[in-house]
Amino acid sequence: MKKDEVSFKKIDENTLLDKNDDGSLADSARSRSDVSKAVVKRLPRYFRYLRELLLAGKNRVSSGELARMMGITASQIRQDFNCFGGFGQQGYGYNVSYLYRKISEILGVTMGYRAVIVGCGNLGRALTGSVMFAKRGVELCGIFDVNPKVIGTEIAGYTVGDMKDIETFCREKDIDIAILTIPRDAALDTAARLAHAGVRGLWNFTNIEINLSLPGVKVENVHMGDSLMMLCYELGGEE
Amino acid sequence: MKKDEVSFKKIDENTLLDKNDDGSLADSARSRSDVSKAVVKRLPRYFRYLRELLLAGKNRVSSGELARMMGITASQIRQDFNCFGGFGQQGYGYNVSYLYRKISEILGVTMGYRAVIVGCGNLGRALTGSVMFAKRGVELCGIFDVNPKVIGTEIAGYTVGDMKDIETFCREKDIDIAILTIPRDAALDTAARLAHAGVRGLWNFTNIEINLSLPGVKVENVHMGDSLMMLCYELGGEE
DNA sequence: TAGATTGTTAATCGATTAACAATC
DNA sequence: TAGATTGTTAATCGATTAACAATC
Repeated sequence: MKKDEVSFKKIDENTLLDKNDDGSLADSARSRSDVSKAVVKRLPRYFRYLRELLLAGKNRVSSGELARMMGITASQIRQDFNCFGGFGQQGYGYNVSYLYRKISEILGVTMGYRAVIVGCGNLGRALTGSVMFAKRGVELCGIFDVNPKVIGTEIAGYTVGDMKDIETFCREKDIDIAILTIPRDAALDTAARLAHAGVRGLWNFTNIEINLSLPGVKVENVHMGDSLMMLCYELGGEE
Repeated sequence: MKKDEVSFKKIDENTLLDKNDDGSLADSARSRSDVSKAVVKRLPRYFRYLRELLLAGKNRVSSGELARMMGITASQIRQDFNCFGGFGQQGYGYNVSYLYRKISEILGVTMGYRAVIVGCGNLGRALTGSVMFAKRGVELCGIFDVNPKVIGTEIAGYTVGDMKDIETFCREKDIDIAILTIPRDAALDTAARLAHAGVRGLWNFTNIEINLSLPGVKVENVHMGDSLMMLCYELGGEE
């Protein structure tokens, strides 16, 4: 038996999770809205690195070790985790599988969110066939389009539904997230329709920024082109 | 003739561009490496909004007006533009087409960068058919794959090339950017090959982070899943 | 000229890093 | 116990905002 395994066994979750007597998280855990955007943006990256460690069979990791891997400081890692109450143990470090599970929970991987893809163009098709959703605990429940030639065809095991049925579908299936891969002209209307049908999250690939001021509806605007442009910027040296 | 048009005519570039006698930019313009990441990340967004204004036929815009549109402060806009020397005129504001052109230049849109897509899976196909490149002055020169069944087929007007020929192609066509939409296992090897073939920019869609420490090779790691996870985080309310 | 709006400096705010006491 | 490493506070750093003189 390796040393790590011993340590792994010795640590149980009640010790690791810094709970108060009433079972609530430690005082150091901030309320969700108090966690800064800068921290939230780093969480998915922690998720990815921890997943790697987990799949590599590593049981424990220290903030220093993780920091070296990720190219950030150990201080930042500890500060970040402490926004959510702290998941480590002094003198030991962090238990990888426990930490991975905690980060996953924070990111909603365990929530079983349900999604639809709206718009079956090239990007919609590409996403439909992707493992991205399964990896993150998001269930892709259906895909939709307005084009009669596309409706009824099959993509990656999904039959393309008619957009006119999307409200009913979202209500019945209790859809949380809609992924917008539609032409920009249709974006705002469609967003409003979906929000009205109970969808709480919009993952928007349209090249207009959606900013529904509907309370309770969150929008994540993706601009892949921005990332390309930043790369192009970097290519330009001093003149 | 509308007032804006008069103003537009009155402003010529030599007035607007704050040049020293020797033609170099004003002292206020920082060298490229002195511009913070935070500023660079905002540039593509300015590019998008200015493009909208331009297409809408607007001739001039003030920092206050643009700030309202974009949901940021006018101070930030002026600070950001001043990293590159300042493109406005006191009492007038900014000339939209001039500012758009300047931001475009900074972002390399006028550099005529040449790109290849490496990996013709779903995402590679989706990108091949996209107008993203043309809009940003990037020329898509070729697409490649390793799969014999895919090689030689046509996607959006491009014939899929054989990966074994990619080095030669990149050298001959003087390719600047490679877009990696390949399986993760092939990512590091392929990145090294491309860098060796003179490619200076890697737009990496692989889910491992590439961090070639080759000087002069820039990498932009795209993690679409991170954006989905941030949306999922936002969906989780207080418990 | 008077009004407007920039460019730029100074003040504030927030995020990162360093340090160390707590503790496993 | 001694060593290690966290959780957390204090110090530093950088980014954003406010303010205003410069000037078109």
